[in-house]
Amino acid sequence: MPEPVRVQSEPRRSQVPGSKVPGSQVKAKIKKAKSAAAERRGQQQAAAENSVARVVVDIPLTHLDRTFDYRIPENLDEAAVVGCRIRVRFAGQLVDGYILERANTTEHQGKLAFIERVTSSEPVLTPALATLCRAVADRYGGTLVDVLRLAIPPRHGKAESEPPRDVAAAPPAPDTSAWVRYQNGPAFLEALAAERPANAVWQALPGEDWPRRLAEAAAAVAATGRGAVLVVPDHRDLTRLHEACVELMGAEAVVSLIAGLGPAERYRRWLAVVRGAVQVVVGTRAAMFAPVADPGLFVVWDDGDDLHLDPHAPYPHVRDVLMLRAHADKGTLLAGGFARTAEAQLLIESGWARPIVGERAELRASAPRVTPVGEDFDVARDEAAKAARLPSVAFEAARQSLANGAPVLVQVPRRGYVPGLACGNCRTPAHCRRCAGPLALAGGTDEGVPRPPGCRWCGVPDTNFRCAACGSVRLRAVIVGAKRTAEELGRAFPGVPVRTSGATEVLASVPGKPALVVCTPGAEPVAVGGYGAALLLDGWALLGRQDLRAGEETLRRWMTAAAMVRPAGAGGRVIVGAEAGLSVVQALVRWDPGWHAATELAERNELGFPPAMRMASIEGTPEAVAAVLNDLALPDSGEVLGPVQLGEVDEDGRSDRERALVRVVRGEGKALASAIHAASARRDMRKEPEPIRIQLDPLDLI
DNA sequence: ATCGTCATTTGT
DNA sequence: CAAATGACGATC
Repeated sequence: MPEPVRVQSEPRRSQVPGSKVPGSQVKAKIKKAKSAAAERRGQQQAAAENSVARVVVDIPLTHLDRTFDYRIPENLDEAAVVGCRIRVRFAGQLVDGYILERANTTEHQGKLAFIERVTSSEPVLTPALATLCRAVADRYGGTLVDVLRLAIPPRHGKAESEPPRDVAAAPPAPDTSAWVRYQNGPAFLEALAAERPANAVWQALPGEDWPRRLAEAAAAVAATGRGAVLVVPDHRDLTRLHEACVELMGAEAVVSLIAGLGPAERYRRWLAVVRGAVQVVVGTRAAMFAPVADPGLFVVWDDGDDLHLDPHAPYPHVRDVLMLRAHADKGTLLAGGFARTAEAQLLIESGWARPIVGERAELRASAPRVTPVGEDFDVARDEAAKAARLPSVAFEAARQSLANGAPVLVQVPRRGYVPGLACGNCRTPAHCRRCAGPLALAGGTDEGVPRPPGCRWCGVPDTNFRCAACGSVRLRAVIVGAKRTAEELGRAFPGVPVRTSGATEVLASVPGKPALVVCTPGAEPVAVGGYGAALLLDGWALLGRQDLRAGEETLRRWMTAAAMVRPAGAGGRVIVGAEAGLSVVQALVRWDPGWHAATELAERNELGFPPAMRMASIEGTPEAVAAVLNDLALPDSGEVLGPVQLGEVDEDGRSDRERALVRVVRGEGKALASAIHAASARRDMRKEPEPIRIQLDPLDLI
């Protein structure tokens, strides 16, 4: 509906006639055209009813993080529905926006501008989604439009005009009897079926078909007519979960949302959800916002996986967003996994969630036998095994598994983890002169001087290394990755096929035949019939990381791998390369992630670390960080740690990036979030050019 | 980006 | 002293 452009004679305000300056004539012309456009708008008629639109404008400035009222013209009355995408003139420029609500009155003192056009009448920002996104923004001290960008995929016109997909009928109630293996399991399923909130933290038993269990929970909710949102860390997990859900509920009832679908398909599936055509959404991270109608269940699987933290501002975490949703929609949160995070432990200890753990007898029947191997192990006598530095118990366990016709899982740390050292000349691995342990870079500095390499076993630093083989004094870093381990193991088990699964190529599954499956943590393929043994090598590389979560993360990776091994009764064995005295190792041996999480949480309480306290990191140039810290109105318990230098430090001891941490007691988390919002608003208003990154509840702390 | 507001500079 | 210019802040 293009309006005819009428250029009329218009009342001119004091325009000096016959100005001699050449430029002013051009200026006058522009002014004339602009005001003609303004007049055209001025002639528009407002819609008869609810002509005021509360609009979210898509401008990422914190001090503009509120709605602005616009007038809906008569000709857009029908198109301008609540939740639709629009274009408005905001401070002179055309910007995208959403209609949050329509009303008859406005608080705004001045004149309201008209909405320029309706991009599409599809109501994508439903009231429930708007409330959720506002709550997420508030929780993280971020802006609504930042969260909307994560929650609503880009529009694709063609997908919108396609005929809507059929609404699937509610599936029948599933058989949930497999949940009797768990304490609180049947009660949890009953609560779902009765539409009672029953937040829970679930520790899956080893070997558990967890996609099937989650599908059962979703189906139990779907049978009541309510919806479910299930979020897993990665693509492989999603494939398994989607299959299980389709099997139980049919393909029409389930939609899988995943990054990397392409804009059309992504928007098509998301539209099916917002239009209420599907009850169950499975997906990765971004699916945490899926606007399912009347949701009754929110699931996060393996909440310790760092993929659950969105890397875009305001950096929301799947577990926390789903907690907000469960609370707002009177639904249930289920946080499941083989291990347990300190955050999940806090949910239990605070009474917010109940634990669902395996019955003792079930655990005994399903867990593999776990054997720790410390550093003073017996190297296998076999010559090839000796070359691979394989402990004799590990060699034995692997041999037995292969003899039973089952594959062996070998977990090795990812490339780029703690590097070992080798001779810079002949590449012979560098060993400690005292105990022959591996030398490694210690990391960090002592009063500005980088620490010398040290022994990973006895800790003695080696300031003047000399290669035992060639006499060179040069050192180089090496990483014994999956590939090298695979080669060495292949020689130790001649004739056995070796498969690798890691960064470059991740296998989804391997057949239940003798094979060595070498993989990095998180890339373990599912084995048909389970693995006969798992060798968790180089535990020190996982445990030795400078990270608050190193222990928790190590246990999570070990348990996820060990859960794929056959029960001890069927000969399943796990050999873990770490000292038996470590609490992480104890937790694996006893298969007690709850105990470890409780220990971990108690320790963090003592040290004042998350989740006992809430923290925020502020990262940027030293000046910018100092300015924010100075401006930040911290609550009473507020405390600043640092700032510390990041990246390269020059010879004057300066770095161009710094990071400070602030922490408050949990109860003042809201105050911290609003202080961050206020400080960001002042920064944006001042148009500070230096970029800064403020993150609430960051994962990496040390 | 662009508008209004306010203070400062410029032109009689 | 009024008009012109510039800096600034809000932005419906």
